[in-house]
Amino acid sequence: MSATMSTPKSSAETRRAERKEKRREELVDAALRVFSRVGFATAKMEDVAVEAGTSKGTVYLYFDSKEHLFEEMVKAKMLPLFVEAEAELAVDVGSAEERLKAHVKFFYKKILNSDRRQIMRLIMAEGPNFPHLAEFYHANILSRGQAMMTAIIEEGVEKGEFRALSGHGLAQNVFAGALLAAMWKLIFDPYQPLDLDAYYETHVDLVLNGLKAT
Amino acid sequence: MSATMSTPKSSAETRRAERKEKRREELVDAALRVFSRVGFATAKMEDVAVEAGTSKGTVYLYFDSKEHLFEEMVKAKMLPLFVEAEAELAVDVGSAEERLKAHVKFFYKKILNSDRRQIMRLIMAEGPNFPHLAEFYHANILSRGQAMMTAIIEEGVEKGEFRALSGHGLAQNVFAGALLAAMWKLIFDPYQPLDLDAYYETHVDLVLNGLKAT
Amino acid sequence: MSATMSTPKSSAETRRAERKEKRREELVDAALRVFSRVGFATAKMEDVAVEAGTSKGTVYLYFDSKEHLFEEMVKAKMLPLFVEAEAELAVDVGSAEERLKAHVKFFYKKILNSDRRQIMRLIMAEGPNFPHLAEFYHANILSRGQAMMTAIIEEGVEKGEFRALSGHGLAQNVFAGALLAAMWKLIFDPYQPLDLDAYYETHVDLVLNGLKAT
Amino acid sequence: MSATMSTPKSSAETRRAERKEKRREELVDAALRVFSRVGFATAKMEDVAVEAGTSKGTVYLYFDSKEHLFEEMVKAKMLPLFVEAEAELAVDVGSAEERLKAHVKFFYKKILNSDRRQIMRLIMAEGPNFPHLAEFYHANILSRGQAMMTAIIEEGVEKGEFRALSGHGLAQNVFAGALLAAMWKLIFDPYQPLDLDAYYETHVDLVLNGLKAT
DNA sequence: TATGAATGAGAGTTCATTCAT
DNA sequence: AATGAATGAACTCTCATTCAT
Repeated sequence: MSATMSTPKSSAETRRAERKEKRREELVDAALRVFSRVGFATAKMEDVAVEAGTSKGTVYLYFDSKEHLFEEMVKAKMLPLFVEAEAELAVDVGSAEERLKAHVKFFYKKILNSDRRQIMRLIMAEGPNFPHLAEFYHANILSRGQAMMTAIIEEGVEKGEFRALSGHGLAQNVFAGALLAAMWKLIFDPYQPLDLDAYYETHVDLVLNGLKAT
Repeated sequence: MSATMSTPKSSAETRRAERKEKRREELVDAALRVFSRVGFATAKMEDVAVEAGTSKGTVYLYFDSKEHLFEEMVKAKMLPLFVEAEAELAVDVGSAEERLKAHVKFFYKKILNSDRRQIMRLIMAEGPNFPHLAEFYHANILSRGQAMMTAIIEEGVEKGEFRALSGHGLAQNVFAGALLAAMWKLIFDPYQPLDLDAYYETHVDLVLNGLKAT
Repeated sequence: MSATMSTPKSSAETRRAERKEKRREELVDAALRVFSRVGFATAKMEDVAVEAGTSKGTVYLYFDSKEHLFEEMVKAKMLPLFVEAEAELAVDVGSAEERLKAHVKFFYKKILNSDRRQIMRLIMAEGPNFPHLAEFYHANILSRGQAMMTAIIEEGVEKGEFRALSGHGLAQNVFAGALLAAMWKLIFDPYQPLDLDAYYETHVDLVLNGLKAT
Repeated sequence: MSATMSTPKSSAETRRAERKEKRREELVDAALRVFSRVGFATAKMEDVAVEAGTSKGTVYLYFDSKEHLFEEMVKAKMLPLFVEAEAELAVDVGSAEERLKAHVKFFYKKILNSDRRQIMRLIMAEGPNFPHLAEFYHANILSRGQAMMTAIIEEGVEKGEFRALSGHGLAQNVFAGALLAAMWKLIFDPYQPLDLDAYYETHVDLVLNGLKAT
């Protein structure tokens, strides 16, 4: 901030750094599109480059290898979700039922209805070849989502809204319908279209009834 | 070709045909193992050959291409399921609840606890690259399973055991927990093990309670 | 040798094995030519293939990598030399002077006047990048050559033909003129041609005089 | 441009020119180190830049291409040698034997015991790919060294110190031991260390005895 | 029928060189 | 003068597929 010299220099540096960050994002977006289209192994680095409007060599200025690009893309696309989720959902008001609905709806809106459902599929597809990524995904996405859902269910049980079920895999079962919907939309929709809104109603209806104290 | 000659000849022919059928099965088994391990794109035809105890060239005597091998493998592994399923489950006795449980249990036993869960994953992974196969899978596996489950639910509703829920995606939601379990075992088990038996109890408990008339 | 079955089979196998060995030799020869022309780093595997009359992929059926090809080529070209050398030179007759001359002449004839002088240059050029190969070359070529020369000199000293010089590097110094000649022929000959025969005379004259007892 | 202005301006110009010359030297030094380490083809321009403490682009402000950098480096490192050599050795005193010893010793001291032995190796390695450089090296280094040595030998013959040998390649043979030592130190020293001082004694002893009149 | 040597298109990656800042 | 982001030609290595034996 010493007025004379640093401002112009750092403004030029800043511009360059911003441009670089923007490029990285463009590449990540392009990578998601290309990997979604054809899967990891079949995707060509050149396709990613073209999709991002650059050249092959440029991709390697930002990512060491195809593997790295894939992992970084998953991270870049999924991590911001929890900032949003925690902002939108952390409010501790309403019944457990309302909070559970809000969580599931958030999931449908932010993942099932967006590019991100492709990431779920890619994790299913490539997980075994990317143990490192599977571990990351479990640690940063799945267990956090699971923890949020588990907290809501326990709260519901305490408040007397929900029955006390045997716990193993309960949170997963609550979300399971959404995983199926994601896969169905991506793979079988042409043969038997799935109406996400109607499906959502069924999903929530079934699960809430299943949880409720009689 | 005259009648008198046909007996010995056809016995030789039979033996040859049997040998051929056996080879085909060995190749299909090998293909499942190899594709499961590394996915379609990464799998090498030579690996399949070695896994089956033959040589590269031989695989091409039985399957035109890698794509064909993959599709044939999925078909060969999944179709027999419905012969079994229809034999074991078609009996029209017991409550809808009992029949639903039997169906879900069959799914856990025959798919989740076997190599076949890998096929489910492969369909998720490769579906978009194999529309033909996705269509086949939907027509022959998914809609048939769906139909069986839908019939049971409708029966339960008629008998007054189950509530009448909004139908869109109901059968899928009933199975969804099983899809999630399959994927979890294959990908995240090392990081958070899933006990299939306990998970099954949760799954069925949640779903049946969700379905039941209050 | 059980007459009926094995002969035709093993003859087919033999033919195939022979063809394979021949291919390998063709590739080694081609590799020597190509590496000699442009050096290791600049050489293209495809050039080697074309030079050998095959295709790129074939080279990799015989050698794992460019590095392996290079190392195997050096070994294949240099090792047979010592079979020859030991056959031709091991005879324990004549004066030390005669034996020394025979050794040096063998070196000129078999290395300096053949493709093999290129290998010497390649070792100089690539040695630091191929420590494994440098070690091999030292162990199998240099120290064996050195040992033969040292034995002759010691014999000469015992017989009173030669003086007793300080030993460090003596064998190397006796050969050094030949190394220089090899390099010169390969690099500076266009600018100042070197007549190998005349050079040989000077080399031997200087060295023998240097060794002789006064 | 008027006389009055020129002093301050030319001092600024001078400083700039000096700075430029210094940069060039730093780049040449860096180039020698990098090329020595990995050879011409494997060396990266960026490595040279980093080694010199600048950036990739800067190298191109001083040298048109990698080839030019290499050639200029060889010239810059070898040419000054003859200024020194002529200063140190031109003195026409002493016996031919003493002068020959001085020359060989100079070679050991200034080349074998310094970075320059790497240049010798690089010329062996890359000569065929750089005919222009090989020619330069021959014209400016080799023939000048050869001329000096030849003069000494002829002087020794005239004085009756040395025999009259057949001349072809005599000067080269006198130096050859040093070439071998340079290569050995660079390549085989780890496997069989070479003591340069002891080797030098052997070299000179052998050669002088070889030359001496009996 | 079975084999495995041969092919060559194709993909990941590198790096000399350029050029806008 | 100096920088370093961008480019794209070029190269190594892989593997589905073919075919002579």
